[in-house]
Amino acid sequence: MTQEETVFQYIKKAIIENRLPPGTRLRELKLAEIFSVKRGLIRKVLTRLTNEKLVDHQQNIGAQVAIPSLKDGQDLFSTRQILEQAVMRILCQKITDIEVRYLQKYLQKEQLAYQQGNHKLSLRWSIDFHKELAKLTGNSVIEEFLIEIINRTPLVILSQLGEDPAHSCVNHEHTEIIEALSRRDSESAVRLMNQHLSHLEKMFSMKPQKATTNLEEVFSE
Amino acid sequence: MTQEETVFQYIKKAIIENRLPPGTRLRELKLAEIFSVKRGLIRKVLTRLTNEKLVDHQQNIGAQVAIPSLKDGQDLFSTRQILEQAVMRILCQKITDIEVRYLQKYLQKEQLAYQQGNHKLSLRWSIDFHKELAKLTGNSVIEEFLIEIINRTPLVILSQLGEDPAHSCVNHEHTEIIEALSRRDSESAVRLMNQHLSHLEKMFSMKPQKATTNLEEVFSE
DNA sequence: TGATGCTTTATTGTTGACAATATTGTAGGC
DNA sequence: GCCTACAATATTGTCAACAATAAAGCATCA
Repeated sequence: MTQEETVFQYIKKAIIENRLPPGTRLRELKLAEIFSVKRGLIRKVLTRLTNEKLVDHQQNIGAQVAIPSLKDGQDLFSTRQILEQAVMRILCQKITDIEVRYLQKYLQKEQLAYQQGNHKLSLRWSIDFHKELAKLTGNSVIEEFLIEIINRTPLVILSQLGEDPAHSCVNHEHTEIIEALSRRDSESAVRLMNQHLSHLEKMFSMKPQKATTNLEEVFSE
Repeated sequence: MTQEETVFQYIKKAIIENRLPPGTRLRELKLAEIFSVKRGLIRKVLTRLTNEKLVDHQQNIGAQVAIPSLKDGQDLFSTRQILEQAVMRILCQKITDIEVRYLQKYLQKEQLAYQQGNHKLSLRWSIDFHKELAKLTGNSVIEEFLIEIINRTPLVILSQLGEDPAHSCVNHEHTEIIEALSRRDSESAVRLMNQHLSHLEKMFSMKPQKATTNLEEVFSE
């Protein structure tokens, strides 16, 4: 992997896993020192992260971890629902038994981590589960867009709730989804996925508004 | 608009309108001369176009207009269908009469251009029609992704058919779609959009394989 | 002729120095 | 104290020179 790719993945992961909360200033020189790379490389990485809407960049001012608005979050969730529904339908058509077992392995890792109290790790597996579903469709465009959406989800949640709510997919819902997939029961799979995402969305929209308030939103009228 | 944005839009438009056919080499210095800008700016623009998959960039070799494969095209079309179906459902819920009339204006421009024999212009309005539908949903994420998909469509078609087929949406189908929308008839709107996209996809997959053949695809086994 | 290795040219990639801009700090007047 | 203006600092943006790489041209030999 190239140096640029390495740094890119590092920062991206840190944002997705909420170690860099929304609004964090990302200074080029500082990052360059931390990763022992030139500033130019950091610049390229920040541009890429900006394209994926994980970072917000303002001319002559700099970059910070993005703070998606409430509406951004709502739009993201409805689009995610549309695409993950479609994923369910596609998978019920074409998934193989081997792939079902492959998915179950993800589930086990997620469960194990949860039982061991490692919620961060559990969350990571849980996110990967959704990404794997997208990949198994075999449709590169769905994969591309859905993975981007999934990556934005933690930021969207954290920008509304102040603290990290250890947001996590409910594991037994993942289990039920896999069961529906293994029966190739398209209707159930879609229904279960919808329920599942509604739960996630509900957590996100119940807002004990965050401590560091989004000033733009407050004074938007 | 910034210089960078201007150049970006210029090149992007040229690709979408098939004035820069798939495979065209895009040399940094040459582009810099053409637009009277520094090479650095061209570099940034090419990076952005690469992110949108309109340009393909290879390390140390350079950039060329992307040549999407047959599978890329198929994946693009099925994803486009998923999203435009969803757009129809959303619009039937929330579109206003004013917005319906706004859409009709696009249609008229498209028709006028067609009758005047200006097929290029007609195609442009036709593409914009689909983009407007996406925008009217009010969902920024759908808009973002669907516009990107729509922009990739001409390349995908041209990469399969050798020559520019003056591919164009069938105008009366657009008319029917608007009529269904104005009746808020969700089922019809979805059905009509599906038919409409099938026609487009059919044209794309009937391949009198192009003259400059895609070598990778030929020898892919 | 055609294959091989070397040289030259064309093109992309990187970097450090500088310019432009924004932010912070300070002093003076009221 | 607090506002303003100005100076100092920090940060981002740009560029021209150079390095690295790939492509093209050319000569040599079988």
